[in-house]
Amino acid sequence: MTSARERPTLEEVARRAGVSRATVSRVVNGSTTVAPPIQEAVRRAVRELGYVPNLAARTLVTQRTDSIALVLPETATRVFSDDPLFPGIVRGVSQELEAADRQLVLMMAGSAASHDRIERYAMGRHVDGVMFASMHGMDPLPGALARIGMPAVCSGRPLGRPAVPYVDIDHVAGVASAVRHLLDAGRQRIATIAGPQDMVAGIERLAGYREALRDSHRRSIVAVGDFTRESGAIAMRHLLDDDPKLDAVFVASDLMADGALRTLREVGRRVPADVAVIGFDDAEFARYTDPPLTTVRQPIIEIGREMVRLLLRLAEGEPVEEALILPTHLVVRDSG
Amino acid sequence: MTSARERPTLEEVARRAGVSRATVSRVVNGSTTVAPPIQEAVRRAVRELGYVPNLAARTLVTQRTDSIALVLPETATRVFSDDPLFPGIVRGVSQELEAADRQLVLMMAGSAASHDRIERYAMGRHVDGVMFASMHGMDPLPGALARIGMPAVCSGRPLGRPAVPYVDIDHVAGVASAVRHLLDAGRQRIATIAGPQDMVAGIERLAGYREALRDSHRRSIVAVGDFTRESGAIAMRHLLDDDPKLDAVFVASDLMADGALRTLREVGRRVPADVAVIGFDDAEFARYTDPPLTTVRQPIIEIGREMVRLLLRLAEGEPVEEALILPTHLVVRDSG
DNA sequence: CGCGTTTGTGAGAGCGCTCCCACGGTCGGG
DNA sequence: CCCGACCGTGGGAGCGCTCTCACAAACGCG
Repeated sequence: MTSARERPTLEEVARRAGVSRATVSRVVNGSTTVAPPIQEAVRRAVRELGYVPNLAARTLVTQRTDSIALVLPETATRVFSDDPLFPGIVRGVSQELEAADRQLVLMMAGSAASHDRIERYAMGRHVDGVMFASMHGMDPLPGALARIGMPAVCSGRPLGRPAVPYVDIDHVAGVASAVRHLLDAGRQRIATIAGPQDMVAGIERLAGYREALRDSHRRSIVAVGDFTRESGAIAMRHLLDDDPKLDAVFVASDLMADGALRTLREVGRRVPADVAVIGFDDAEFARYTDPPLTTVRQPIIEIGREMVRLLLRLAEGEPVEEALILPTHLVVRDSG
Repeated sequence: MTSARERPTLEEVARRAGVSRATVSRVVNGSTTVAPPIQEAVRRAVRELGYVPNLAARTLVTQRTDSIALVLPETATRVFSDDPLFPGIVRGVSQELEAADRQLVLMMAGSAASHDRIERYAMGRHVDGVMFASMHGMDPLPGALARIGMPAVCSGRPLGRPAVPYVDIDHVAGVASAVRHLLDAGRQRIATIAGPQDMVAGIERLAGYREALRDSHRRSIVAVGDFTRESGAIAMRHLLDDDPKLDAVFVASDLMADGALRTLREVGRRVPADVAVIGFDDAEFARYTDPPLTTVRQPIIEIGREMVRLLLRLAEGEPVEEALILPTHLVVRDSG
């Protein structure tokens, strides 16, 4: 309520409450070793003065910043600018961080320059920890940070032997449920549109498809996209060229599935009558495609939240599991 | 390259370079009053030690944090979880902030509690400025911050008399271009699906529609949605009930336009043969609807960038214009 | 009733940085 | 050739906080 230009300091609160700076600090930081009447007096002074702690000063001595960085590859928002994963992760992360009273510093990793910038920033200990979302390939940054003692976690298992803890979903089981659903519906020729093979999600979902098909002694029919709608549309054409008789396709992302749907419409195949389509992600728009898309839902918000929990525990020095694998489940709509 | 647990301080760099702390500070901060050979020596010491300035210490004395908050209403990512605006704004903001070597602190404004939290955070001067994106109604926060001297800007003209500078697009002109296009194509009965009337974008686009129609002496046919796909689908039904003969509809957002397209398909109207549809935003997915959506493009990335520029100038104490209105343009595809 | 122990509070140092001011050296003008 | 102006550098204070340590007061025990 005070409109004083100058912010009050601990000193002033102390003077007003008639105690020492140390005591005010104790009250502000929730120490219980302060006598109740004094606590009350301090709290009143804080309220009256509109005191807000100076985080910079606190950070200087505690060496903690109470803020956490979330690093996103710029492609996550450029190429996939309507990718549902990005907002979902951010929301989950925000929620959990808010609960823990930490700040979120968002960093886009586009160029090599920004890569460097992030490294310097983290190395400079300007944050207490770093989260990486859906990085491509085997980025050395998470490992490098972990090595210098900066807490780091990833969403999506890092390629290579994981240098940092991560949270991911059970891609293989998710795909298996989709393929099983197709099989149960009596589909004979089940193709797949896979994601990029330099991303774990792309690799694992393809592996899951292969595995599931092998169990049913069927031939695999594969085309590879890059998780964009456009690539899904193109891949669908290739698939149709390869096997005009295919009657189902598991697509590794909803965005690509939407593209596939478009191609199918264009070439006059009915969905699901002629070809069943199942996507992956359960993006918001999946309920609104034509026909509404059957898809494997991944708990994207939860992934964000778990990343934060993992990171916070890591930062506390607690022991953490190396990986946290979240379940998926099939959302059956009309496309397959 | 050093893997020393302890980060080097200015002091150590100074010792290594054989100069004083003050001189190192000057070099690090780019002061030109240091003799070239000394500059070089300092820079070498910085490099060898892997020195990174401690931002907290710097902030403590300079009172600048070099970071900027971006506040997003949680609805922007919940209800509109595939709203193209959110990632777009974030990208634009990130790009510009990176260029200015500032950090982005992202804050979701969901509950009243978080509202309070944001206020305290900003009031505590933990950031140098605050940007608000697509806030609902007449949020008092921007004005409150401005009043206590915290630089603040909005995207989208705030309702009421604007308390802070803002960047927005020319909604009316954008809508006018859409309606004119419809008129030029010979459409007779042009309806609209408006956005929520507690958001400027909703209000202005409806006003633009009314204005454009009035000029052509046509009757307006209005239904109101809330910018979601679902509401667009429902609104389209209402419109069809109100005037079964309508042959065009201007929809205030692409998401709602997508919903409208679905309804039209369901009731058997062909687009654009029977009914032309024009959206607003030019979301990524607009190119992939069936048929591809004609829409009014708004430069969303640019809006983010301009917000940052405006805010930075405000923070420098430079005079800034009260509003920055960016142009839109019609992207003609197949739907209208 | 005096002792040690516990409990609550205050004094003071110091986190790493910037910036003001003082100081020594170099230069130009009278 | 001496003195004032000027430029580059170092010394030192202090930003607002936490935390260790010392200390005073209150307690329980023999």
